Amino acid sequence: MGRPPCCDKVGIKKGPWTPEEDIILVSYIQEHGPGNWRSVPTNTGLLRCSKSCRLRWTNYLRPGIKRGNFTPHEEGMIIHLQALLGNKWAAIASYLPQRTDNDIKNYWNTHLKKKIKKFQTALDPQLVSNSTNRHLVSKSYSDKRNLDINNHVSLLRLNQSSTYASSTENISRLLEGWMRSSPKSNNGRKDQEKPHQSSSSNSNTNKNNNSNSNSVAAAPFQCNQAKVEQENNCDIISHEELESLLSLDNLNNISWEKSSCDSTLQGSQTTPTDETLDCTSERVQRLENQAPLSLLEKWLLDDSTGQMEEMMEVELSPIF
DNA sequence: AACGGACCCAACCGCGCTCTT
DNA sequence: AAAGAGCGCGGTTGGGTCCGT
Repeated sequence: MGRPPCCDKVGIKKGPWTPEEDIILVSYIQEHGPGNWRSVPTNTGLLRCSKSCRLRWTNYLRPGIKRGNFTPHEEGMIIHLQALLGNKWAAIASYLPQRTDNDIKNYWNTHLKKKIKKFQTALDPQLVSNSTNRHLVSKSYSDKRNLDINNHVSLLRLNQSSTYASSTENISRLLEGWMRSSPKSNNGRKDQEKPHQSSSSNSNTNKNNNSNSNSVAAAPFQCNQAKVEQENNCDIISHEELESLLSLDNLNNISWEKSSCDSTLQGSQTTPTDETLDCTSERVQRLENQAPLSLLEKWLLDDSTGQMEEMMEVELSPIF
């Protein structure tokens, strides 16, 4: 309401975060917990606006987030959820607890959008010229499904809350990683950040901290400290129930994978990231057995042009 | 080796919602 | 009830990296 953007203030630094700044921010959050972002720059001496601190934390520093290397399963989920929910990245991210909305958004814009377009082109050039078709179809599908889905969203989110808890242990490891790594600025570039990535994604023993560690649908995941501490054991609803909730007729195309749900529900004592990466082909196979994949998903999973001719002969899935 | 375009993603921007005063 | 503050979300951009020529 007429107030200047906080980042316009004189002396506020912009641009890539340095490792030193990251350490300051993480140390502060480790001590005080995420939230009250307004006071973070003041209390830490960081020359960053509160918003920038929050984004840095939620999109990069927050423990338990997985970055890069989207699995075919995740791709499929994003595609389905995007068709269902539109560009509600925060909502979509709430179904992929290890992913941030920003990450998903970027992945959609840089990879999936292109893939889908390519797919549409391959299927029917005329369809592409009338690009609204897909949206109309998607929307009707979306409208039809939304009612059912919304009824279950709150339950699901309760289950996923554990993954959102931050971890002091993770933060410590993160700090260790930085301390060990060269002080040479990595400026967050992708090639250099891989060590960080693995250190954060591999350490999923979430046990502390409140709630809005993630801007992504923070509210649904909010839970208090006591609750978080119980989460390693919490099974608000069983996996079977969870899966049955998700197998609403056509929605079962969103092949919620038990193992990934498990890692979420169990407070992630395993390293789902590695598992995810290692077992991709096996998972794809399982997914195909588990639930019928949409044509597009199949194409994305196979990602081999050799399959195209074969698929061109198959009828369109209900979604597209 | 040098150049330039394409690609990718972290970070920024602006809007809108909610909560507080 | 109105105004201000704080925060979250979605869209966009800037700049580093990759890759082909």
